[in-house]
Amino acid sequence: MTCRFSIRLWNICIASLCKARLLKKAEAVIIDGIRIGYLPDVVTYNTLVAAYCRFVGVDEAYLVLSRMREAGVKPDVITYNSLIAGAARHSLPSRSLDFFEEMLKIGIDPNVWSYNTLMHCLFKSGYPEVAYKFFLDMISKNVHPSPFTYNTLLNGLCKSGHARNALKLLRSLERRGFSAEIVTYNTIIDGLCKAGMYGAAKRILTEIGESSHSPNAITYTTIMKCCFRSGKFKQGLEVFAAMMDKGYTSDVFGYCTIISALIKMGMIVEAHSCTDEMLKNGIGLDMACYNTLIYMYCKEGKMSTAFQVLNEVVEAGLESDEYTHSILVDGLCKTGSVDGAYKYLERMEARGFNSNLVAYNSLLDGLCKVGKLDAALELFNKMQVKDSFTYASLLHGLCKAGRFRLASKHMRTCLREGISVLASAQRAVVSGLRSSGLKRDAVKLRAAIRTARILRC
DNA sequence: TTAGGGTTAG
Repeated sequence: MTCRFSIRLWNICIASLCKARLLKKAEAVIIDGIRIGYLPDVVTYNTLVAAYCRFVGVDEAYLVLSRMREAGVKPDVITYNSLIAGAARHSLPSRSLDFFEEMLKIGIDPNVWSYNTLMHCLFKSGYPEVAYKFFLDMISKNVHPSPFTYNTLLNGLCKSGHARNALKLLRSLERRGFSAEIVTYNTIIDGLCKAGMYGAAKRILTEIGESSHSPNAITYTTIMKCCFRSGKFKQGLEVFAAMMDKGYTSDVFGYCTIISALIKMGMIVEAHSCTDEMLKNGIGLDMACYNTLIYMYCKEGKMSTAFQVLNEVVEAGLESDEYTHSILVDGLCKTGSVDGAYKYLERMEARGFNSNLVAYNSLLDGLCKVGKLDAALELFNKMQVKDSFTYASLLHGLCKAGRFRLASKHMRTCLREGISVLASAQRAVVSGLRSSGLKRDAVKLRAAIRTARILRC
């Protein structure tokens, strides 16, 4: 009895070390324990598997599973749930599925937690149909969905562009006795806002007021962001003030949202005050927040300070991401250093970073604006993915250089592929064709634009 | 294991 109690304490000690990310220390405690006769059990190994998944990687966690087997300890559903969650955290849907299948193969029955995690991973990775298939699978196997399952399903539907269906599903679930939680409400509000269904989002907010739940900081941040996204800056600021008045403490998400909006409104002084307040409140900065600060300095034209913040990112042990690079490339272009932006992107690519669409769009726009059209066209041809931003910059650049025939050709590509083009760019191409004597081309293009508009309706 | 934040065209 005493011995079992000691092993329990030993496992608690290992779990504490793992929680503090002290994995080597945890391993050393295990070795010391074995020396004095303690044998790691399934709890010990599961703790290690979860910690390796969280702080190291899925492959390393799987090696722990091999060690577990070698030691004659059988993995259980918790072991596999940790592995599935680890794969989900690293956005590895195929690994998640592999673990799920392996679990079935060795005779471990997945539980509701296994399904929830797998579904979340699949939704997050852009496989909503496969995720939904597993929802049906769990029902067919009599694994009862939990509120967590429904929240995951609703969130997955919203994130994959099916907010309307998510709302319908919520209503149907409510009719069958499901009681929405604050997570459910926040999920649906965010989905509806992102789909532009503001009226429906507002009705859900009213429902929260009528329910036994209270809005939390996430509700406020979601509403605030919704206001900013729809151009209602004043209302967004009011939501932030209301949140603070009600005694909620804003976290890094809230501050990030508000600072970014202030920068966009040109309220740099206020953005700085808000940043100071955030730092004074001891809010830990994450990469998204550092990106907002870098964005602030770029907008002020203080590129050297922006790069200083980038150094702080490295010192903080964080890794810059695609947002960082896009913001800096755009900042360099807008402060007149298009060459610097080009070189920066080249350096990033040499370091193995895959350039993203936004960074390329910013550079393309920068090149067009300084009249380096050939370089812009070279970049345009190199780009694998293009969107309405790409074409807007290119069309304006081509029109500015009087190359209306080429602009017209690209305009037609947009119409054919359903890429929306700014009305100003459309006008520039049509009037450019007309003024340069290509009247028939102008008429034809205008007709094509009208047809495309009708077909879209 | 579920909810919110950060970048580009005019």
